[in-house]
Amino acid sequence: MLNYSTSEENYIKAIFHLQRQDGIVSTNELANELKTKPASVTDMMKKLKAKKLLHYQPYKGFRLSSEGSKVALVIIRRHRLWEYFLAEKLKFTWDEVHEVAEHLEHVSNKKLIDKLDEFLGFPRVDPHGDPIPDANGRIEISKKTCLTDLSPGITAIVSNVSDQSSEILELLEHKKISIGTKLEIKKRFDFDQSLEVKIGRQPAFTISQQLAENIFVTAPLLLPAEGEGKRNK
Amino acid sequence: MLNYSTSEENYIKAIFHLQRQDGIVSTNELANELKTKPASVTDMMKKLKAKKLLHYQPYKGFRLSSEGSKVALVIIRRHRLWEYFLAEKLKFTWDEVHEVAEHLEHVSNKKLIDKLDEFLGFPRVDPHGDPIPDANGRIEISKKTCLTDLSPGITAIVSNVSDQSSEILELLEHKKISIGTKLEIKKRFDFDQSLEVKIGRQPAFTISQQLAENIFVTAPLLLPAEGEGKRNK
DNA sequence: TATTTTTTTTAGCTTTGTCTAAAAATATTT
DNA sequence: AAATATTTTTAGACAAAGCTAAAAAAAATA
Repeated sequence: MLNYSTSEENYIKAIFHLQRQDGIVSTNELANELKTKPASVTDMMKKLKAKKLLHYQPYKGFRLSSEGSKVALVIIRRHRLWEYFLAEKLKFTWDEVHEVAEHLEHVSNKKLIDKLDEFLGFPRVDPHGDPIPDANGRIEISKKTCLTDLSPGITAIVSNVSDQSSEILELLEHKKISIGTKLEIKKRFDFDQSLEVKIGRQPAFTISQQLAENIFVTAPLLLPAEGEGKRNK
Repeated sequence: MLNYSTSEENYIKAIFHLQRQDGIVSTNELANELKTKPASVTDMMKKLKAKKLLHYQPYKGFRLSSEGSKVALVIIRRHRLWEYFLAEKLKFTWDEVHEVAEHLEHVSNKKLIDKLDEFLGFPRVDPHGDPIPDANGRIEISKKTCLTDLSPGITAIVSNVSDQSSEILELLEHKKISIGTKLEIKKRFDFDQSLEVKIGRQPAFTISQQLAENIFVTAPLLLPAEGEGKRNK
């Protein structure tokens, strides 16, 4: 595993994330993601292809090679471990961790990251609920479902929140929703796609379509009867 | 306080350290310290002068301006807090922390560093005994004395070790000397400048001139009688 | 003091990563 | 299918930070 520049790492990471959704990534897409220009992307793609980190044919888009994916997972591991550290140990709020981790993730020292992981107690997910790859690059692929795709009557556990702004954090805190919260979908209103949901025995409340679109849950589980079994706190 | 590149930060830090010894710093001196070429130093000096971080007249050497010193202290604060974190929390050994901190120190986010400081319990010195500047850039200037400058009969506390190699660490661990150790100088041998020293009531032992040159102590204090008072552990 | 040596600076080139503008390839419409 | 629009690549520039080789200044020595 060689050493890559901050810029190369940012490209690799961005392609990895875009791939998850699209399979193959286009020049414009990536330029947009990285807030750079298409010409710069083409230049970098040539470089990364030469380093065998991705498959790329001019005009045909690109995707990471298996080596490229490995590198991406290392960077994502660093990023998410730092996020966890910032939230858990330094008491940063949830919406602040991403930006700082963007910088810390480029300090590439395997021993540092593995010892950090150990210090943190080998956390499985970062503060947004995204899984943290282990020292071998293995990552839990949790098939997360968007709250908007759930039918009324179903109960699921919040696993992930995709937006990272302080605005969504404010709203989630107000509604007492966080990673691990058990939500029961009571009803969907066709007029505005708002959802009526319940947490445990508390009174039901409404969440907007915009909010629901950013909340992801793990596939509904067979849960112990309400109020029974182990608490999830 | 603007934002400086990794390279600029390395130059500023190096000048700060060289200044402590020499007052004014020369091109060759700095090139040597940074393992770069004199021509590169001249280029950077022009840049840093333009940014008002240092005083520089061609051919006359340079020294940091007050603004430059402030920046240097911020960088040194970052470096030493990370060193403390690595040693104390991640259990890195003493000789490993410097290299990793060289990279972490360039992540410039005031909140990160201030929260790290708080998390660590506001440590006063790093693992080598060097003082850590506080959030306002204030630093304890401890007039440290080299072991070689002490007269027999004097007892002093080890405050600092200048060499950072694993070799010196191995030797110090073997002799059970670390920051905070109370050493009594028993005798100096003129033949090889070796010193006979004692720790507490343990039998005296010898340390070489080479080792003594790298050990610094705080000015001798009025100590409570042996075995009395608070322990220094 | 004149000469030689050392130090420092200048000039010009290289690499990395970016950009703009123009050209080429691909996609979309009519 | 031809024309038009969009996307992507190429060509050429630029800034940062480094380098080498040559010139200039300062320091040391004869």
